Amino acid sequence: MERKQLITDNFSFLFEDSLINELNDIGKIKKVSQGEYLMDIGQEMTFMPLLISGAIKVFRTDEEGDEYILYFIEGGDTCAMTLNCCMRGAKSEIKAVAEVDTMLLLVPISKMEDWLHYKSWRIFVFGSYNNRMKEMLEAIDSLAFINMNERVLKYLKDKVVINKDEILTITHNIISDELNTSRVVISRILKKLEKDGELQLLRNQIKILRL
Amino acid sequence: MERKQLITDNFSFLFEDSLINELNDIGKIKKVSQGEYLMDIGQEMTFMPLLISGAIKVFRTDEEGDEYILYFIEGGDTCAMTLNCCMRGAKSEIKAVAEVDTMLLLVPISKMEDWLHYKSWRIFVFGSYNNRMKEMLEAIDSLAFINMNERVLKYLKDKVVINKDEILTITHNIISDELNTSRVVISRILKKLEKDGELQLLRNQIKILRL
DNA sequence: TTTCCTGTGTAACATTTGTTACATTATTTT
DNA sequence: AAAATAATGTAACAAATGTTACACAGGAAA
Repeated sequence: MERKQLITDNFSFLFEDSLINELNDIGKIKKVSQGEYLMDIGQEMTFMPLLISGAIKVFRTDEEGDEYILYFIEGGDTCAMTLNCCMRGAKSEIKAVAEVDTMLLLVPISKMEDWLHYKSWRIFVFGSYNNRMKEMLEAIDSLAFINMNERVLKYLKDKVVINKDEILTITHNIISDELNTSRVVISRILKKLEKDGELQLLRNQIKILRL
Repeated sequence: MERKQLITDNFSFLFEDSLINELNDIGKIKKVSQGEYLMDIGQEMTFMPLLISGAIKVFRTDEEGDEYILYFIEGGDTCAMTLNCCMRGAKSEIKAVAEVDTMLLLVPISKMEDWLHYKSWRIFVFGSYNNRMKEMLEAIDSLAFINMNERVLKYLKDKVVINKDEILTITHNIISDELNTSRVVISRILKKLEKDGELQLLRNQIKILRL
């Protein structure tokens, strides 16, 4: 059973056998291609996605279509829970997009509470919440305490880790969208970072030289 | 029993009787005066504070002493859990200060997990997490999407709600610290907001005219 | 009263970030 | 190949935010 094997391989170090079995019985596997939305904006969450492979990027968006990247959910993190709250507010929403081709295990929201009698599940759920918190605080650090230069560099370095490749295939335009600024600003900063020897610019690609 | 009464009055609409009794047996009441630190920076959290009365403001701080206000924990919210994570990171920390005279019920961290068999506790814990998330997202909105003018105004209006008084006793200097900018910038913006009829400036005080 | 300290107002200037406009180059489409 | 499109480079300027410097007013302390 390839499916059971996948679940076992990815979650056995986190969950006890009986919970793995429940995951196998109940969870649905979903594949999301790079760039695809994990969920539509404003949509009520009826499932929790556990990450099997790949990576998800999570944005904050406002009603005017502006967006700002919050964090990545990655394989190293192994798996995580998206916020099933927060999408109520009138003005802003959350957007989750596959950064690379990604495989998820979808579990109905109700199970989150049902499974709290498993110790490993409690650890997982609270650990996930805490990780999300930590990453949101990092996003706030970036915005409140550091300038654009450093912000761009941090963003690129994070991407390198997620993509496991020091050559990023990305355009200046995408960067400016994800950091909620303008393309010209990004081009200017990238040029400066190139002069400083931090990276090398190519068409559609950026090679990070220092990590 | 004044103590039991306090706990009952403030938490009976949240928790079942048996849990109220446990809170009464185990929790410790702590009073914090305005301006006092709820916890020292870098200190490991060994307790969860549940808010009985008053309000707490929570800051993100960096290693250079810069700070940025994240949110208030208030009475309307009734009570809440501080993040028992996040204070590990090398660079930034969390700071919690009493905005007004405040009374808390302190509960050992271990109880958070022990009490998950109470449905009302599960609702409370996850509700608190979700509220914290929502407020962090609002902080991110402020930083990523809106300008200083609006940020200052939002900050002041939030304070009015927390202090239940449209006259704020506060200096320009404190505002600039809490928003991580400079006093001159704040004075300039406040003057403009006064011209726009949003508020009235007095020495050590600001009267908010529109809510 | 005089002195000192704190809070506020404001000008002048610096820096950072954002905008507009346009040129150039690589890639894709026709 | 020619034309259209997408990505990048760059100058010139605009707006927002930050900094320095200093004046002045109100209240506290001497």
